[in-house]
Amino acid sequence: MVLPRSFYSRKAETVAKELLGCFLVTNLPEGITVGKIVETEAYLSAGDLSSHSYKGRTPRNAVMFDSPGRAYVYFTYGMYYCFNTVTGPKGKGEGVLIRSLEPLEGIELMKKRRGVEDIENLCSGPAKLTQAMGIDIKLNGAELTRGPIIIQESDQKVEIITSTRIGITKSIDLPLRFFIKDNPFVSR
DNA sequence: GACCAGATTGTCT
DNA sequence: GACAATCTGGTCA
Repeated sequence: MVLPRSFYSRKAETVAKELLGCFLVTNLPEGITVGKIVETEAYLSAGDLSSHSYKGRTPRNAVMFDSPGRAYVYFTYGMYYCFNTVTGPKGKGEGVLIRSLEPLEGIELMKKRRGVEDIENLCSGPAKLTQAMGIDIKLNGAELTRGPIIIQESDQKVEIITSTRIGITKSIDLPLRFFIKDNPFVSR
C-alpha cells in the first residue's frame, strides 16, 4: 500500500520515525529501484536553525511550505542532491530527510548509476541514495502518493535509535535523527 | 582506522 | 563573496 497523504500530515518527528522500514520506490525510464528506509532526519521550521525553512519561504525551499506528501529535492555542495518528504500541516515548512536505504530491487541499476559495486556503499548516505535511485531536481515537488516516486508502507516492526543530526552546524543538539538498530546500511 | 583536502555551483547576504 | 542537511580519494599510521 502506498502511504496516503494523511500519513505525512503529522509532525516531522513522527513521520521520520514511522518512515523507518518503509519502502522507497522510483519508477523511471531506466528501470525500477526499491530500497528500505533505514535512516531519517526531521527538519522543523521556526526555531530549527539548520532547517532550510527556518527563515521563511524562498524560491528554493518553497516546496517545504507546500502540501505534505510531496518530494523536496535540493541541490547542495555544487554536485549532490538530497531527498526529503514534506510533512506537518501545510504551510509550516517541515520535512524529513531520507538519509539512507537498504537496497532491495534494481541493484544492478543502482550499481551502474553509482559506479560502485559494494552493496553497502550504494545508498548509505543522502546524496548516495538520490544518485542510486535516479532522483534529481526535476523531481522536486513530485507527489509521493503517485509515481514516479512513491513510498510504500511496511508491516515490519523495527527498533528505532534516536540521535543528533549529521552534517549540520546549527541546532546540532536536537535529537532528530532516527535509524534502525544494527542495520548495516545506516550512514557513518 | 583517522584525518584532511578537493570537487563545484546554486542560493542567500 | 561565503557557504552548503556531502562524498571521494588521498595520506599517514
